[in-house]
Amino acid sequence: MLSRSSIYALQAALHLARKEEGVSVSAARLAEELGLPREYLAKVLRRLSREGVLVSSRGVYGGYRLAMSREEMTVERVVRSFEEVDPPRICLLGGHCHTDEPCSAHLRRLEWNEARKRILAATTLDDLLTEPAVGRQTAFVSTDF
Amino acid sequence: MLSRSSIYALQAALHLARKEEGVSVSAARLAEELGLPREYLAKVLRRLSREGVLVSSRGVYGGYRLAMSREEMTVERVVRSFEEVDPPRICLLGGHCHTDEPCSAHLRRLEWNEARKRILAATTLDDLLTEPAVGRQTAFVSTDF
DNA sequence: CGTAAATCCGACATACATGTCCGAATTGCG
DNA sequence: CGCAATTCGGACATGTATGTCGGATTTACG
Repeated sequence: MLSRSSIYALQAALHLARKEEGVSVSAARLAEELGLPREYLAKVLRRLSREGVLVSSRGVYGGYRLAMSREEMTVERVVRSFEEVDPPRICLLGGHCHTDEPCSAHLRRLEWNEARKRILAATTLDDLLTEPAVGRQTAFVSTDF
Repeated sequence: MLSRSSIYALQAALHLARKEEGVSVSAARLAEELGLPREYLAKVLRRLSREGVLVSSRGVYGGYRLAMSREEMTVERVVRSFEEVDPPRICLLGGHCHTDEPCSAHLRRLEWNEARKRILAATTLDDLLTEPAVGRQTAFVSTDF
């Protein structure tokens, strides 16, 4: 599961991706149109701006826009700062496990994390917006979010 | 990611699965041998007992044992009570989405959750204990935990 | 210049997961 | 019976994610 911050970030980014490029939308309007908690979303947007995912403009008619095209913007980029980069490698079998030759339960965690990261990095906002909604052949059957 | 409670539950269950069937181990000893927080693990074990995953015996020489064989005990059973059963179906595209015909971003969530649940339900403690650690062919590449 | 609309930042509040502690009940054994 | 080891349950503490609030700063426009 993704954190709520990540979900909000994705919803906002997708919303912005559907506007014409270069158009800015204020935090208040984004929150309104998406039905999200106004102040919290604002905080999330500020973070995305600091991280270079969005570009902010202050003052009247200010707001946020994507820092790059929706074809270039991956889900991983949007979500990166809200998710644990590499989760602690806990051995489920109780610590009898070297890092260079991990046990099976340990391995599964690593594989999962790699697969997850790969998929998040390979999916763009454009993919999400243009893929047919129902009954399509699935290249990414076991993805997240 | 699984919650810490789930990780602890799995570690304890795997530890018990490696003992002979019918042998009980106290919470204190489990915590000691696994290097986990004693009191918190005790609370997790109590929950597992209430849920029918473990069988508890009180008094001196009491403790916990698996409620079924390690071939029958799935990861999903162990983890069930600590994880969200069916996470809220949020549409990433902003709510313009019926439940009977969800949008693509929505669909991916459902697919992911189904795949995750299937895999957790299909893996037993015995699988984790008997699978070769390294260089095996992976039927479950994108699994969790 | 003054005002309105917006981002920015930090402080605070709340919810939930995690972790600790203590007293009560149960059980085996001398 | 009395003691020790254990589960059980609830109360409490802490940490982190989530959510709210208020004030400072920036900016467009009349």
